[in-house]
Amino acid sequence: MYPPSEAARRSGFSLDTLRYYEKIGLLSGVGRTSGGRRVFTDDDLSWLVVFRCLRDTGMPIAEMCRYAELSREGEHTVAARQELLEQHAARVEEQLTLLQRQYAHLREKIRFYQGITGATPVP
Amino acid sequence: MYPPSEAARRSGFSLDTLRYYEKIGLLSGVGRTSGGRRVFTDDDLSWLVVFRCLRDTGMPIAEMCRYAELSREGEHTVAARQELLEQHAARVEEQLTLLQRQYAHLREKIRFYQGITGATPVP
DNA sequence: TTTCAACCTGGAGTGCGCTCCAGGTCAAGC
DNA sequence: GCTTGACCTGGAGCGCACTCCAGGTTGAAA
Repeated sequence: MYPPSEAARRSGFSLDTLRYYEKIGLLSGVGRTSGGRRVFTDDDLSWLVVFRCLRDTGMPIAEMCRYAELSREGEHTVAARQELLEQHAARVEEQLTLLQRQYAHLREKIRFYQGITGATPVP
Repeated sequence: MYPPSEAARRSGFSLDTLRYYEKIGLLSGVGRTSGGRRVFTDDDLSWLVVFRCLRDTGMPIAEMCRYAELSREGEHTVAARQELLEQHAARVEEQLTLLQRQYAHLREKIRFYQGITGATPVP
């Protein structure tokens, strides 16, 4: 049972983002106090961990919504969820490969500058 | 000497993006035919390769502009350029680490689903 | 000579993912 | 009881990086 500030701190999402995620239906069933304030459970927090993983790997929000919705529909969507994650993972793999390649280019370019700047103080 | 379509094909940027890059001053000094059409040189193309590397690694356009501007200023900005690239490379490294970690999480989650779905057809 | 696809310009529009705001409510500590 | 900071809502606004459009021009092939 955590207040919004604590959920934000633990998940790394801002308060506004948490409210936004609830508004668009990504996060649903968040409890409230009698006064109308949000109360986050450990369950909510583990959803946030999942969202963080998906977001960090570049999944669009619309697809996260679809994943969350499938989960809410129950056990019979397990295969669909797995499929969705596998397709995403494949995209992430490509992204990772590209990033590594371009990182190598970048490092190469930096080495080139070092050859100019660094003076290579005579062998 | 390449027409816009060819520059787009080779660089992977759209025609609109090439025009946009020129408009904001990222790409400068692109030649023209007497009729006003763009003519891209090998030099322009190698700039585009650099921009693709920087963009693919998440550098904001404003910073690419700064880099391009430094280059145009001449040899005395070499150290600044190197610095800029090094700082960027450091960020990319972090990004790469995060992406790898989250990718591992994702794969773990998929394995979890496989444990449910896949039935593990008895050892 | 005509055609027509590729190109030009300035400027408006788009999609994403938040982020900010005004104006109000709640509740813990003094 | 009062203060004060955390929280609430609906809705507007923002920053980025393009992308699209209208209306016009160019130039190579048939």
